[in-house]
Amino acid sequence: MEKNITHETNNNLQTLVETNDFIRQLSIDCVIFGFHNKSLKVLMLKYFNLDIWALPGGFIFRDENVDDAAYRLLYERTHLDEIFLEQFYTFGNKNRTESDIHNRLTKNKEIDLPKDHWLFERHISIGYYALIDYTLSSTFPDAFSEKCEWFDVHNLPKEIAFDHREIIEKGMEFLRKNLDYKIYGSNLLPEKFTMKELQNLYECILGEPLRRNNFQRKMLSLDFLERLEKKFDGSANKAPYYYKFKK
Amino acid sequence: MEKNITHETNNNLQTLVETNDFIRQLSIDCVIFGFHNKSLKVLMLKYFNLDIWALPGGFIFRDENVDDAAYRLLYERTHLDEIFLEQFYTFGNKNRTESDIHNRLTKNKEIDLPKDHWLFERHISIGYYALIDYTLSSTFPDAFSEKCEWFDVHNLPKEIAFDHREIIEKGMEFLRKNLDYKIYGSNLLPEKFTMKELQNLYECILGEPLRRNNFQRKMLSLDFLERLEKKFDGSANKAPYYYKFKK
DNA sequence: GCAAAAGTGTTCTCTGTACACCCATGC
DNA sequence: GCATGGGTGTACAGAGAACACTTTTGC
Repeated sequence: MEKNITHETNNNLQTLVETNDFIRQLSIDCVIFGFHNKSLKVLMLKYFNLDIWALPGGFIFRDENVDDAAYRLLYERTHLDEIFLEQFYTFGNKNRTESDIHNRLTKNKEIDLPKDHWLFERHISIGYYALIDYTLSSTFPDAFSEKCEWFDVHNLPKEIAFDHREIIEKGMEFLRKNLDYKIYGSNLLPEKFTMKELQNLYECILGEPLRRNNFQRKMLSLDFLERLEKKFDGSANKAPYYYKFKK
Repeated sequence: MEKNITHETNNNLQTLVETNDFIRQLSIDCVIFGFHNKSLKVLMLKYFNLDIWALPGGFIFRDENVDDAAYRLLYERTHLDEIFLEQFYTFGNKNRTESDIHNRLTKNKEIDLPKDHWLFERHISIGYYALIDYTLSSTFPDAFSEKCEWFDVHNLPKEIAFDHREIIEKGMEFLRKNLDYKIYGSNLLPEKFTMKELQNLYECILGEPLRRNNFQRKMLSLDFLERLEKKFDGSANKAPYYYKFKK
């Protein structure tokens, strides 16, 4: 998805919470998937001075397309653009953000906000998911957090903010549908990859083993792979071909 | 979907626009599908004194679950509950509600609102779709509209408010996916129906003819139909069975 | 040559499709 | 009986699953 980045989030929390440019009670949360070492990973942020992890997300400027906002937030966390990014669901339970996390956080940062500050209001969140190349990514914390980390989707941190665990779950569910089309458009794998690596990716997402030979035939029949040179890595077996996605 | 109706929209426009109980800049639009005479229909509302039609929709109370709000809005337009209702997409282009419709409308109702009234703000809208039994439905206009009417999805009114045409389109697209599961949970058909009627419904939604005999086999194999007595309507041919959905 | 892993062939099953045939109904 | 439309049988094609076999690689 190619979008226009028309805005920029202020990375200083004090300044951020003082702005009045955001749509109230509405936010975006991004499930950013990466793939590494046979495991599917999700990028999460650790809140400043708290042992709580959250999805990268943020707010929408009053004069900004929602898709553009999602794209901007992804860019701010990864500095990547031209990335596969799709909206999948909007989370609107009234108590989903009932929590003192933001309160504790701002206190940790020694920022004093009135009880009725917009940050503490109930928020409805639009969920997006992105598929990016783990090996290319640097990651950048936002104004609320002290660091970013990748987590295996089957080994998420113990304490997760708000309903973000549910959002990840629903994002996974969504990802599994129409997987071929999404993998094809995605950036989960490096430019060149072997059939084995592609199979590992599928197995991770689907959560079940696939048969090597049938998988190969299936992928080739989808007609989106281009066969490249062989990969010689010194191992004592037949060298696999590299593949890349057709343009 | 069984939900709690915890709130009520005021049906008087003057009172409605004076309330401050809604989440700002956020709305819900419902694509309510019905089925009648071999055609798939969508419920639309005609704005008061304007030749503009819109989807039934409304706003979310600050202390109301979004799903409950959608359910409430459906109930207010149809007085039906226990209805198949699902969120499908959130529409967030910044200019989607740039229009003087609300302005003209309130003028028609002789309601004077300041230019910065919340009604005129940009709105992001969460799309839901419902599948209801046309034959059971009465319909009730809301505070903005003077009447409700069903439109064939292939013959929508000429002038449609905002991006509601696009919302209907996307709702249709969504409906076509996983159709079996949705039809099963739906209320599009009356309690008892013939295989022919079910086939007509499928053909309408998919937009293509299906083979009578293969369709019958497919439906029976899905194992969600219960065969009832035969339908004798006086026509000179073999009487079809009635079916109903299994519990 | 040998083990390991990649690539290809073959068979079987199941689903979906196209065609045919039989059955009930009211006149 | 006969036209009409509903219900079922069957044969064929394609996709997917399970199996076997061949090929390539470094030691």
